Amino acid sequence: MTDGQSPRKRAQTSRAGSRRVNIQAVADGAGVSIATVSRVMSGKGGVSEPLAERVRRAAAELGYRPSFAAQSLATGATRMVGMVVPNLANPYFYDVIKDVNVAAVADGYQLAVADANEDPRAETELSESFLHKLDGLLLMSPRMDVPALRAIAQATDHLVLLNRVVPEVGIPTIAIDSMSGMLELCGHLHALGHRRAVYLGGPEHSWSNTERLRGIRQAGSFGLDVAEVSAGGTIAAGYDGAEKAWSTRPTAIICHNDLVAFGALTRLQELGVRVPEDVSLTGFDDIPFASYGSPALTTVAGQSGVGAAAWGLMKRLLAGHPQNEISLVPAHVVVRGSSAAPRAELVAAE
Amino acid sequence: MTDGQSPRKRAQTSRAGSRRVNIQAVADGAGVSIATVSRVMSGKGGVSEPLAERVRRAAAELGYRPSFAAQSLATGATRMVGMVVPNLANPYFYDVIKDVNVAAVADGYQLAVADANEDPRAETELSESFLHKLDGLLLMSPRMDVPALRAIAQATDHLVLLNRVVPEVGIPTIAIDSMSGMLELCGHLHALGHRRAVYLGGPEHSWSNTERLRGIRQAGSFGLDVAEVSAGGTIAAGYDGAEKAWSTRPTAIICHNDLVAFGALTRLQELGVRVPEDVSLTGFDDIPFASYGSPALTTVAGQSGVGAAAWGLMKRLLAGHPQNEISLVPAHVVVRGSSAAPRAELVAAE
DNA sequence: CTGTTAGCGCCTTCAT
DNA sequence: ATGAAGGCGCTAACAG
Repeated sequence: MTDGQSPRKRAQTSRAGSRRVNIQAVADGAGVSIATVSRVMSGKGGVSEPLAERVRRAAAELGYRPSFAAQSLATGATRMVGMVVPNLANPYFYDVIKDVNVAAVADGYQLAVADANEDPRAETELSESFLHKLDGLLLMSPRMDVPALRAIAQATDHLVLLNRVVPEVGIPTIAIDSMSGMLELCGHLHALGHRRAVYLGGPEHSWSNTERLRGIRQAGSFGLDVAEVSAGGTIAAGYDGAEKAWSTRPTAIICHNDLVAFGALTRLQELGVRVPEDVSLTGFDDIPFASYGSPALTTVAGQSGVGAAAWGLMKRLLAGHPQNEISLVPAHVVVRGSSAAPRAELVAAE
Repeated sequence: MTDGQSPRKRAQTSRAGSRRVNIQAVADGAGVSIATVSRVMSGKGGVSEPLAERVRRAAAELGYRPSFAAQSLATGATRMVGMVVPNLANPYFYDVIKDVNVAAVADGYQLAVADANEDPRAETELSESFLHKLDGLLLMSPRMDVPALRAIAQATDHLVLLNRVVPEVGIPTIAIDSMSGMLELCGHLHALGHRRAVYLGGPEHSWSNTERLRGIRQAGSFGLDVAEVSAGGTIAAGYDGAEKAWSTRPTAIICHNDLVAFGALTRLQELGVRVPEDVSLTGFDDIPFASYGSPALTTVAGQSGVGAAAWGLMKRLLAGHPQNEISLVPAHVVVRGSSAAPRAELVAAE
């Protein structure tokens, strides 16, 4: 019960059912036509100041708010864009969301985000739903299959892909260059003296995992041998996979992302394995937690511009300028305490 | 560019501008009236099977999708609800969002979330915006002031408050019982032998902080002395405030939430202060990270039902049943490695 | 500068 | 069981 208000908002106040205060009510109140009210409300000018003032007053008194549905129907636009993410649980996603959000708001757009809860089907459904309700759609690291993606791409031009490159379907894309980021990370480890490492892998069919693997395999060619243990993208996955990874007696464990590294770190500590004395450990993404752990995580940070760049793409799309850009933003290693030179006897034992 | 599609979707294919495939197009295609199409699409029955089949086929062939805006305008509903959160960065919020989400989806509603980025004004704006676009609004730990809240409550009956109780305004609410949760936590510390602690406080005017403080002050009456150091709700705040908290030489540091505890833990370790040997440390919320840190965090977990309960409230509201329930869900202490009995000499020194 | 009017696409009585 | 027609609230020509 909201205060002493009438229980039903739709109650007709006087005679004819003047339920919601609509544009007509304001027009009547101000003694003008609805067109004038519309012009005033949309701030498009072309209305004399005295009239405009009268309209504003009437609108304020009546508590008028334009109907979103009616506006959308009439204009064909909502000034809202949607973003679907596989899982809000990863702080990295949030970082990007935040950036997209501020950029969008600055341009007068509102961002609505939906969480697919790691379910590719939910992801597809949410996308289609948003697609038909909002002006644009940002897809973050989607796990849906290519046909589903193609179907969506076919239904709209206002689509931007984040952190997944799908060459078969021409969608404007912005993604972290995971491959070279990983390669650089491997280079860091190699320079430290590491020769035998393990990759604690991420979600099987995700683009980012594929790319990071590519980087790792490249690293093999310059002398860093990396075994692979599949895990997943979560803290729990890292925790669960750590023991198996350690059992191969590597001098370094390269984790798919910071979450995995975090979980692995915990498990290693439980096992009495010291990081970085006994083994080096690395993450990916540089989430806020990464710089705080003990030890702080050596990881890979994407240049921070992903979110803003994604919005830039979307903005141009919304303005009617087709884009076909697929840009990879550079990533770079952030060295912290979790990586160090391997102990001499371990390297020698090889 | 999406494949070989026409660059502009609105191009008229034949003669009269038959732009978007609308209900009329389907009706024509199936040789029926739009009313019939409408009935078939909405699955309300009352249409003979042969006809229905013809309509479905026509719709599929044309790739018909009802216009969201038109449906909303005609029915006055969207089957979407919004949720605004102060900051997606806190994993605790995400936990709740996830619960609300699955419950809502199960009832055929879609959840759109918006992030206020810690800005009360943005929070108010987002809320008002959602309010006039969607069927309902969930407000999570809102920081906006009471007048703003009241204004929103006045504009709709479909409003649910999470983790903030505002007696002055009668809004259906579901909140963690922070006060007694904190009290129980203090009880745990007291039982361990602690007598002198510090509270590393959260966002100044947030309800949760106020409640947690109340719990702490209560604790004073049974012998746990707690000084207060204000910080904030983030990892960084915990990191920054830790040294000052430690400088009071407490045997325990009680943090506003797990994020703060996490940051404080890092700083303490940098200072060479061991947890829990030199000082016990506690969090609040039991976010996933809490059980993984080293040491794992002693914290307070709300009974997991907050999200589902919030949706339950909203669902009844949407069904037209006014609610005035304000329910507090119990919270309980989760003891982990970060809390232990204080060293004897410290207690004795008192 | 202001008003009139025709849609926007769909739902929903009300007849048939 | 089906169709015809009147809104839902607003925007955007088009007239004046």
